[in-house]
Amino acid sequence: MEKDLNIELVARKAGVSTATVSRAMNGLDCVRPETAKRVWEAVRALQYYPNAHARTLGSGRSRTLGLIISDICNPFFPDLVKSFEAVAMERGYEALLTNTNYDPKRMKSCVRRMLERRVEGVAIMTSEMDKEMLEELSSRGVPVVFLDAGKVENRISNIRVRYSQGIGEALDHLYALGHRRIGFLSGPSNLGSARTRRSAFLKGIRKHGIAEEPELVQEGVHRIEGGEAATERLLALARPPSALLASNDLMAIGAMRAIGRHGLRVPEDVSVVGFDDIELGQLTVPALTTIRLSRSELGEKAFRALFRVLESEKEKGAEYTVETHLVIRQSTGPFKHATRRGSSRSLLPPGRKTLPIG
Amino acid sequence: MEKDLNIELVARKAGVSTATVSRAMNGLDCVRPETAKRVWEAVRALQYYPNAHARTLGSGRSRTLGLIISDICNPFFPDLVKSFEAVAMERGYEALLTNTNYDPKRMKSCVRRMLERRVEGVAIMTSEMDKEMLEELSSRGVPVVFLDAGKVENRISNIRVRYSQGIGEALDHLYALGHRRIGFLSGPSNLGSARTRRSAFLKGIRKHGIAEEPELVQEGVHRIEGGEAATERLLALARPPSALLASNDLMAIGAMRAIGRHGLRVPEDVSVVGFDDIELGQLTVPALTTIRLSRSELGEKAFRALFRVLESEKEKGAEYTVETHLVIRQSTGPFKHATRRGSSRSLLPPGRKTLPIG
DNA sequence: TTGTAAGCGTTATCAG
DNA sequence: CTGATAACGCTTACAA
Repeated sequence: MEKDLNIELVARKAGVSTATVSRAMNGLDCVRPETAKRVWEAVRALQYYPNAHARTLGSGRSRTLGLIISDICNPFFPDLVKSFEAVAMERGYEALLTNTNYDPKRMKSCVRRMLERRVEGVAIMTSEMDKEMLEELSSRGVPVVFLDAGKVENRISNIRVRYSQGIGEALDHLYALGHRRIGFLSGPSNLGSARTRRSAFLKGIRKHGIAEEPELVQEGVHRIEGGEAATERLLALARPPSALLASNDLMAIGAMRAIGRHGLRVPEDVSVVGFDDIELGQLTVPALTTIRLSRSELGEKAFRALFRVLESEKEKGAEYTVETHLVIRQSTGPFKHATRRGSSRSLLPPGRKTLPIG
Repeated sequence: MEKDLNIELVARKAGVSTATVSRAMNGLDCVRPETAKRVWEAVRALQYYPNAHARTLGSGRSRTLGLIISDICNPFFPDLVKSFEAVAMERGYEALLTNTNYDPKRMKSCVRRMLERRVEGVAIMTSEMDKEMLEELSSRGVPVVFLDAGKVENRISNIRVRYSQGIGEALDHLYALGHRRIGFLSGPSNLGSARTRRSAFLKGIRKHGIAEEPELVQEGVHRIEGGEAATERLLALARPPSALLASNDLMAIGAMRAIGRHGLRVPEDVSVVGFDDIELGQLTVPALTTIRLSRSELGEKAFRALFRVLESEKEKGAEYTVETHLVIRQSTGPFKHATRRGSSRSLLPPGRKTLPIG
């Protein structure tokens, strides 16, 4: 970096002091309009862009917020990132994005980079987070907002996703359709959000007076393969479920695959409900009935949580909630008493073993 | 930001000067190992994280590279971003990511932010780019790398995607299957990459001695809807094509939808080839035959292009190329002479109007 | 309303 | 090998 075009040159050109240039550019109203105009002319003429690092150093404010996610390639995150950045930019903040890649080691490096860049707040939208990291942040007074991570403290906010709401709606829906044996494709139980979804499911079926049968809950990774494997186990039961709810949409899609492979049809033989409402769910055939969790709302609220603590000093953390709602599409249908297995096999196009399911 | 925990405190604790702390932390070998150890102990004890902004200011190097994309929600980009960041981090660089949202105004703001943060290079992976912006960058000596944007200059590199390669392979494939009337779903002609793909297509069919028929090229936006609309037009022709190639995968998926809506089947009645090889293409039914363009390779090469100019001073820009290759899946099949229309309608499940296509 | 000058936390030069 | 100290480019009291 050759020597910067700096504020002093601009000041010289405008015939004022550097302080005045700074004030004019920051829109302080204690600058005579005429003077300000001269400054801006000089700025334009020289194509001057203030050095953000010097600015941060001088002012003590980085005007940057950190956003930690697991993996930008996970379809859950792009929307969240986009909305977080959009709202941040609106308020004059930059977003510093980092990925943990689901790796605790990298989480550590993410936090380090945030600290080095003196972010004014951090949104941690991933599940993996150890106490130690949190301590590093909050001991420095950096506001933090979590996704579904328990307690609100001094400068620690939390966004609580109301899983039980959407899951309740889904169970009501299935119940109304006549389903009584409902399976659950659980995410990995070492994942907080997966555990929460599962308990919401269990609570829900209890509410409907359905007895809890452990074998109807099968665990798998939050991916298509995970859903396939878990569904295979469900279908192998003596009395397989007539409907199932998945911990996320990818698992639900995997379920549809497995069901199709067994010569069964969705929703005629088995109903499937997903969770998250990723775009992909609208493209499957049949389109996936799912529980929507708005990622853009998540991003906005994460920003708002940080912003609130930032602007009004002395502000404690707060709890925000994001609702979830059932979106009914084509993957759920009425329960049929008829024997299911093979009932519709004859409808499958010849030579195609699996049912088309997107 | 209350007063930072700074290098001086560390120096004091370690009983050395600030210069020594700096040297130790930067791994300069002119520090006695024993001294370095004392420094690191102090660093650990205090949980010291150097201020990146001060560092940048002091050293004149931001160790940051800009990455400008259109929209992180476009499935084309996450992989590219991820690989760019990964390689950058490996080499000790940070990535500053910004989205243009396909909006020239925002592109301007993206460049401004890059300049303010004194990035050492910028990868511009979007099509929209006006001369003026480019000038702002290169007049400051900032290396730039473009995606498919013509000429290589002083510090301007370019990544050239060999569209014609994959498209040629696709046409060979279709030709070998017996197809002679091949339609093309073109992207918007104001988009450079779309134009390039189209001319590669035209060149390809000429090579096979197929006459160019303008009506077989239909334009649409690079989305599912665009593909649907363009395909409708193709199917409405007196002699519709028996195969078609799309400018990107989303359009190809749209094509499959439109084809299904007409009671036709893929690939029995019409073969479809996509472009890009986004993950979604593997999930459609039938799985999409497509031309793979490796986004992670794009990201890596973009970084490499910048890095090369950066490290070896005096380095001019260079041209890099990324190949594209046909990936054969299930959406292409042999040409059938039989009348196509309605031939398979009876196989459609009752009550389902469109063929399941993912 | 404007100017002067003391920070901000590093790095880098130059002696020692 | 290590220590002073002058940059780096901006902001912000404090004065005027």
